[in-house]
Amino acid sequence: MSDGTKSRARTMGPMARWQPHAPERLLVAALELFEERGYENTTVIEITERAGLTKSTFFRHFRDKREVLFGGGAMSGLLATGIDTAPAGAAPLEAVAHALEVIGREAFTSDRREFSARRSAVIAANPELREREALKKLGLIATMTGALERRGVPDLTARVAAELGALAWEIAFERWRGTASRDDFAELARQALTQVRAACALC
Amino acid sequence: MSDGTKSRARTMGPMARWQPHAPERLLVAALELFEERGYENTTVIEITERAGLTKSTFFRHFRDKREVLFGGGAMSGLLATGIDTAPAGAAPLEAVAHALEVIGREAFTSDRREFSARRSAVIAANPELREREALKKLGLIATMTGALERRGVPDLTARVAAELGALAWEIAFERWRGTASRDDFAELARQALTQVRAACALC
DNA sequence: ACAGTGACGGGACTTGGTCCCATCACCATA
DNA sequence: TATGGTGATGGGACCAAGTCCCGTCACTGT
Repeated sequence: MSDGTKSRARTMGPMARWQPHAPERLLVAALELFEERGYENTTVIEITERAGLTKSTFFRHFRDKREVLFGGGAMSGLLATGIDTAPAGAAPLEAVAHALEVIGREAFTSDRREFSARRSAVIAANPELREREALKKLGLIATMTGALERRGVPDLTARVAAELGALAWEIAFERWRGTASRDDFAELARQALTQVRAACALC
Repeated sequence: MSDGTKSRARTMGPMARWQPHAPERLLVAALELFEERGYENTTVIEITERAGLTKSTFFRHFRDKREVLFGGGAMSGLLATGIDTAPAGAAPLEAVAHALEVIGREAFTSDRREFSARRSAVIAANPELREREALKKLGLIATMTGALERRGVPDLTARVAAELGALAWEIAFERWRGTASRDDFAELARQALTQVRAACALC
């Protein structure tokens, strides 16, 4: 950091005070480094150096080192609106299916497939990151449960439907990010939900 | 730590090199401090001082600060044997019910009720601890899924049954640790599982 | 022209966590 | 009785995560 021209624009135009998209640059740098040498062998300072920033800025954008991979926290809102906007007469799992379609349309678009796969691989390789992911999942289940209860679904039924929905999501996501399938997420989610419902009957 | 007599036996008998039960003493000290001033306002050194030990010893027994509340890792083994020893013809959820009974007999005995309640309250009050708990839960679900698959239950069915079993466990545990109920855990687990199964049919 | 704003730089500081080595009661064996 | 090994602990150096506070300076509106 002793180089004064560190992150100076490489263009010749009038100097912009800062390069734009700091959080995204940090995310890209972090993902690359985690892939190269692993999460625990990467320091926050190394991430910020690659992004042309500093430790202060990193922690201004992310609560902690893990959170850089979980910043896209729009999922919760999408799930809630997806359930809220489901047809009035829809059964709990149908409302969940509707939410998964919204997710597929708004978040799991095909242009983000490769990135999602890389991110998932990094997370799967590290217990700390899996831990954070598990907590996020709990939050999403709570969101779905709450949204279902607002539709008048009884407490326990809502909880079960949310849990089964989360399971279908996981299964669909596993398939979606796999290189083989070119289906879109909504289609895979519908299939997974149907299979989960069938498996439920065998319990 | 400059006091040479720090953790010297308070009895007059021949000096024992160390006070016994170091991990348990650390757990008790940690739980007390977390209750008094909260998890994040408690340092590891304060825990070790109350237990009459040092930081080195703490991290020799526990991987990190959170793990002091999650040391009793016998659950996984109990669950696995509980499912393995279920009657041969039992349906997946019946095998899970058998496992929950084993848990109730071996781990959630009534003399540990108050302690469990205190521990749960501390965990609920802190996101870091909830995060660790979420990861532990994933591990238990994986254990149950694996045990069910060894019984010949198909992949997805096992996963669903394990998930529903975990949900029933949570519900039963919430009720068990509540001050009102004097039922034993196995009974509450059976009820919860029945209710979950019923809710499942309404999805 | 000028003060306010807001994202960033930077450094001091606390704490979690790792590593390595010293200590010393206990124990087995001679 | 002597002697050497064992194993849980003490202790301190060290690194990285995360917090706090303050300075900088292009941009912006008046």
